[in-house]
Amino acid sequence: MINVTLPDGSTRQLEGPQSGADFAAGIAKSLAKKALGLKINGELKDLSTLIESDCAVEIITAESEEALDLIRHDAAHVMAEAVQELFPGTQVTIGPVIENGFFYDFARDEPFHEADLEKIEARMKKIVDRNAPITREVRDRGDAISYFEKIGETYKAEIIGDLPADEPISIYRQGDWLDLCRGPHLPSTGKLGKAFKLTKLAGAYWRGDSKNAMLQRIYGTAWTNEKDLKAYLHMLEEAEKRDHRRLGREMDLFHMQEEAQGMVFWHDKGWTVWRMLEDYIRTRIRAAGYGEVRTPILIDRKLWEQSGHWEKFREHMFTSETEHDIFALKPMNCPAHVQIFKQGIKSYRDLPLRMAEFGCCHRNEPSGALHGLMRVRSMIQDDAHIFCEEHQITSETVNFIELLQSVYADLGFRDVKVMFADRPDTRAGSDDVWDRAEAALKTAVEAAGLEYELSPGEGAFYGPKLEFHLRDAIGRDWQCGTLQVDFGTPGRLGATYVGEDGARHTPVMLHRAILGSLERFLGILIEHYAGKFPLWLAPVQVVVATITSDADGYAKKVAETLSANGLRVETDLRNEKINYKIREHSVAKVPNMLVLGKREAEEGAVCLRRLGVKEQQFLDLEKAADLLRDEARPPSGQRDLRE
RNA sequence: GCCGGCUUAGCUCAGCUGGUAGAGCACCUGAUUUGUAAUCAGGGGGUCAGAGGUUCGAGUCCUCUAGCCGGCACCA
Repeated sequence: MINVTLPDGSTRQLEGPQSGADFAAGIAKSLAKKALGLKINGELKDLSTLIESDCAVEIITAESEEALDLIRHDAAHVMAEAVQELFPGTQVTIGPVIENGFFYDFARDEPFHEADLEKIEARMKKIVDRNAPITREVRDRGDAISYFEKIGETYKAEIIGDLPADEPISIYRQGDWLDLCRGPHLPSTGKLGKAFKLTKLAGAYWRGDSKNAMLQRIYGTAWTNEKDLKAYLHMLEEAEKRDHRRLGREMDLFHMQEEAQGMVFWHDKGWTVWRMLEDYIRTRIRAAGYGEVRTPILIDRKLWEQSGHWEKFREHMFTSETEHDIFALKPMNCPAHVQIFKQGIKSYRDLPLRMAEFGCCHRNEPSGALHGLMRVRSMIQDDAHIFCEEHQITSETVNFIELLQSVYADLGFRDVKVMFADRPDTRAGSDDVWDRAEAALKTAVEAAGLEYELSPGEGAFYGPKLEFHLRDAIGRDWQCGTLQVDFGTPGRLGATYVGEDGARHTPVMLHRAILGSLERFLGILIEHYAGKFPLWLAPVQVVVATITSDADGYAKKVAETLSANGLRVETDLRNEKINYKIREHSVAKVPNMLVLGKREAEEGAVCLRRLGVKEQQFLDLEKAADLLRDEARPPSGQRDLRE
């Protein structure tokens, strides 16, 4: 007797071992039809898997969350089969499920073209129609390797060779086609359905290593039904409309051009947003006990040799020279901050010493990495370095995380991904120091009650780091905030302080930024708000628009009053219909419009129209000025995090 | 940097298989004085990314270069 527990808590008894498919049929015929896979004790399995002993079983159908994984995994396989049917000689490599879809990497001498995607898609639909059963076989490792080598699938053979010795070599067969795969899979190709679409072509290095051959990757998306697919594609279209590169042009915020690749020409409107943001951060960090400094942009290479940057990042530094020496544009501010720290004698009483700078840094990023405001070659960070004693790391980190979360909340970000990046392969400092740095950072993160993901080997060369990631409109994650523990740089640059014991000690240095690159953060912010900035950041806060030229004089007076209240105002006195003006300023995403006609002029009032709201408020001019002035105050960090 | 694609007016895009460049919006001018998301009419605007080649003839075909876009690699 085998006792099986179902998700609703009920149990069923089986006479003997039974496949998942038979088990589903035993419950209901309709369920057997809908079944795509099953979960045994929480583990996703093929529907054909035998239930052999007491366990908890859940039948997976299109309604289950896990169905998408199965479907996407099969979509990758069906795509690979289609590709090999259409393009004989193409080798398959790997084809995993990713967020919203899947990809498969192929090795083929000829490139695929955009037009091939349609053909592949059509062939995939044929394969679905064939509805071939998908079956699993376990092979002997040696046999599998020689088999794949014989049919010319050298990449597959290499993958098998590298699998752990105890890993069973499972092969999935669908019709005449088979692939090495861990599974699980759908019971047949027909169950995949047709709610999929191939989305893009890309190059990708074999095993993610730029020293290896470049493969051709085809990306696709797959869903359980047509409606979800359409919704997803529609979401992508909508996201494209809030792309910061597009809004930057449409809203006259900034532009970039060939002659200054990877650098930004900020226009008046964009720079206004920048200044507001920078001033806001300045206010917040001053309140958090930071001082602000300003250091040179061009510094002798000798300093970079001392700091270790010259050796490690020479290729990515812009250089210049005088008649004697080579200089480099600073890629970061920290060595310069250590120079300030070193002026005079510091005591343990001076620590923690928090030094901030909105310093302009240059990094010669590879051309292929450049991406609008998100990845630039010239950038300004809300950078700061905290010099402290080792025992202060925890409290300083906790305070920083608190400040960061409060700032993100003020700016409207709730979903922040936190990564803990530990020691990389090439690093400075002994393992003992790394042990201490990682332990200290970990203690601090846990003290702050932060949930994080581990990012192994991704730390900075001088220390472990926390990364705070925000997501752009198209779903890409970008690192914005960061905190890095550095036991090495201060010592390398000769920074010391006098401790309580009267002896000289080397301080620990915390590198930290909340917004990170302001360029990148503004890019994220533009997309986050789809250009509709909160009032305090909006480049133009109010447009005063007249209905007829009779109100022109009054409109000027209204604009002056608002300006005197610190608001950013424009007037629109053009000889145009009010509908035209409203449309134009709405498209420009101006948050407030004051519409003035005869009535307003006679009564000393204004008609306030909010962006996107049809209803208007009729107010006294003074009242409107007070109201808008109050609304336009920057946030103060007092906002409730639960909002 | 690597793979693929793209580059036509300020913007969005047409322009078949090579025969001398077009629309909408924007801009300018004129008329219109208008009450909450596009008033009407007229006008100007292009070395078709750049360089070279094939051809009687190239926006269209070929080569190279640059930038951009999508990935990959990189990201102190």
